[in-house]
Amino acid sequence: MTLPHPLPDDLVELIARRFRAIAEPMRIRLLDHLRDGEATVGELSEAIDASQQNVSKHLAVLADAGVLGRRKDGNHVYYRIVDEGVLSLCEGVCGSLRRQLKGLSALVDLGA
Amino acid sequence: MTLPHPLPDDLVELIARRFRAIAEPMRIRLLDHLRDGEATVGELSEAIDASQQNVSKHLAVLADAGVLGRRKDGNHVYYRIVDEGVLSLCEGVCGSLRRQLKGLSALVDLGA
DNA sequence: TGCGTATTAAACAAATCAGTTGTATAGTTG
DNA sequence: CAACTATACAACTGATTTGTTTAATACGCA
Repeated sequence: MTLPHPLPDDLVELIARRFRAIAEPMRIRLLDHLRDGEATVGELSEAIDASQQNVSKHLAVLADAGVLGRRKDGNHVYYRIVDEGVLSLCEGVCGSLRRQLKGLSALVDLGA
Repeated sequence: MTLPHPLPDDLVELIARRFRAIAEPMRIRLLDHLRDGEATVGELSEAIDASQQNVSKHLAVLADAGVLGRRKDGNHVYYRIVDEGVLSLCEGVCGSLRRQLKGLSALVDLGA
């Protein structure tokens, strides 16, 4: 209950924007890979089989949102997770999904 | 670290879908109002100054995602939060936003 | 019972708007 | 010059929100 109530309109917009930054399959896959530590655009591009330009753009979105940080080393740019909170968010979502599916399977079992 | 790694493609899609269900200003405002307890479509419609039809649709999106539950009482339908996890998600996002803004203001202070 | 009213949901269309992707190119660094 | 990354532009798609209309259900009252 650390949230203001009611939520001011501007804050509502910020929250929605942050959620939207994460609500994209390729970006979630990128975040998943970055759990192992920092990586370059090329490495990520090859890992998830997407074009260099596209990966670069998605990384920029996450960096603009403050989720990722950049580090330049020679020719390469290393991206890393700086807001560990996103991982908690994903875990929270997965937890909800699990509880939900467990409830559904319980219903199916009842019918057996 | 209760997450599988790497994330299967289907799970990635489910996660993205869940985030997208929340990533909408009006739906966040609805969730904010429902923190006070269950409410009818009409009450919510008046509270956030939106049409009955539109509110009904947004509530359906959240209910389909498993975030909200419905209870019918006579003419009215009461919606309530059944997945308390969403509130944690919003709090997590707000925490990130706070940390971020604090960092930025610190930068500004350095220049003073 | 029958009619009118209130509440909610669904169907349909429309528009809009955002967001993703591809192609080509520029900028940097070794 | 070669390798790596970012940007500009276009295009397209596709998703999503909203409005309008209508259906469905339940209540009250005669």
